[in-house]
Amino acid sequence: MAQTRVRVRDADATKARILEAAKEEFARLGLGGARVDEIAERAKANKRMIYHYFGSKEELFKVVLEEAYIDIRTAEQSLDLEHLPPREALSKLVTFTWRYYLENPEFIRLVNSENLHKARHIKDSARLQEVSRRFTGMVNDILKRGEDEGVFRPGIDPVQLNITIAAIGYYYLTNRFTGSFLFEQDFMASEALDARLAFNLDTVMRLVEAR
Amino acid sequence: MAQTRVRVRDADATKARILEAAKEEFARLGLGGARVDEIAERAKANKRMIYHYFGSKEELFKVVLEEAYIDIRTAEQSLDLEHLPPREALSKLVTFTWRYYLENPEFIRLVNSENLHKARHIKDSARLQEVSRRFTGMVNDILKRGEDEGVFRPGIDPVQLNITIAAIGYYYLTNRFTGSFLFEQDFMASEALDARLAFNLDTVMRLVEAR
DNA sequence: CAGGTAACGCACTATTTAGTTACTTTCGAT
DNA sequence: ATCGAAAGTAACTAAATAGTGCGTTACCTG
Repeated sequence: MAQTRVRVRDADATKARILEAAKEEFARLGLGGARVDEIAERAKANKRMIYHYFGSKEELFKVVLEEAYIDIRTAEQSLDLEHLPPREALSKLVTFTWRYYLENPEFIRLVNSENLHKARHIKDSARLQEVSRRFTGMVNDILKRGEDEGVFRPGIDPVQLNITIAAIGYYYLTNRFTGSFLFEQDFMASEALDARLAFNLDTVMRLVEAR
Repeated sequence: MAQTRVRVRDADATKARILEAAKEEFARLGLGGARVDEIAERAKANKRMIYHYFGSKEELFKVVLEEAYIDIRTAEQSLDLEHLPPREALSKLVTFTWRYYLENPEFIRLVNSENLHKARHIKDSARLQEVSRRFTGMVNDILKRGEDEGVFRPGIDPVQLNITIAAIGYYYLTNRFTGSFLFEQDFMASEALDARLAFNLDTVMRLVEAR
């Protein structure tokens, strides 16, 4: 029976449960709407532990946000786009971005919440700035290769392109509730999702391709 | 002196002040973060009046939101796009949308807040559905005219196009705080704003034009 | 000009919420 | 085995906060 014994006290596990619960709660209700008591309950941890490990609600939010950004940028890096032909690399990036937003809906909501608060929680994270720089560099690389091969037109700003790739997926998903109602169609129906991805791929390709 | 007399009691004026203050407060902090006491104070009205005229915080939010949607759709209608050549009509719409978001930042924030709450406050507004339908029809009309004239390619979905036009402006502005920090440039600098509009016009035109 | 009604204000309540105080229990290094 | 530090708990506080009960005041109508 000794081997089935479960660790009763485990700081790392508790921290991880708190972070996971906090991510859900912050994503669901925003920083202002989230309740610390609720996070503690969902994490099956005592509220005191949240203050013990993270100091305050805002500090907890900071850690959740930073983790969320690191996660997406890490996933992007592992796409290995440098080793694909430019057109394929770009369409893979568009598809990845769309799928990531779709499969990790809390990411979008956390970013929205952070922007409602004017980005004050990430303002001192050099780490996030660093991973963003790498990301822009990657897109710039794809563009340059495409230009050299004559498949992309020259002079495309990688930051503008990044923003657009994110925008056309992000906006559709974050505003799907008002969108579904106002445009009288289910934005989350699987055909609708497929159609949106196809439209977005088309948009980006037409934007970059040399005529 | 009789003519300088100011109305001390004026239901309409008080209602209007409450709505204006509520719009600001809801936009600034979201539905959850907004404080009824603060709205009352900014409106120079007694909190009791908010409950007298609007019933509850959520009902007040509903009215604010509906007004905001009506405002943008009304402004769009007055662009008179039906009487412009297709290409001009479309680029005027892209430019208008961008400028409207820029000049009425509360609109974006209200829509974000409503989507955080899964659009439950507009769910029964047939009026909003009606104005949205008219809007889609207008875009569809432009596309059809362009197709007939041979300047636009056929088969473009007007709803997808609408979403994209909104997305590429909306995302840039709503996420300008995290964006400015992560990409290390001031998203609100006037050259940056001009560059974004130019990029967006380019994106939309390449998307619709026949080759 | 009387008096009813709508506009307005004050002060209160019941509840919720972030954060804390003071304690007990577990665990691993010696 | 034991003991000190880290992990964990329960019950509290002080401040906010949405919403109200009830009384007062201005304005319009007849």
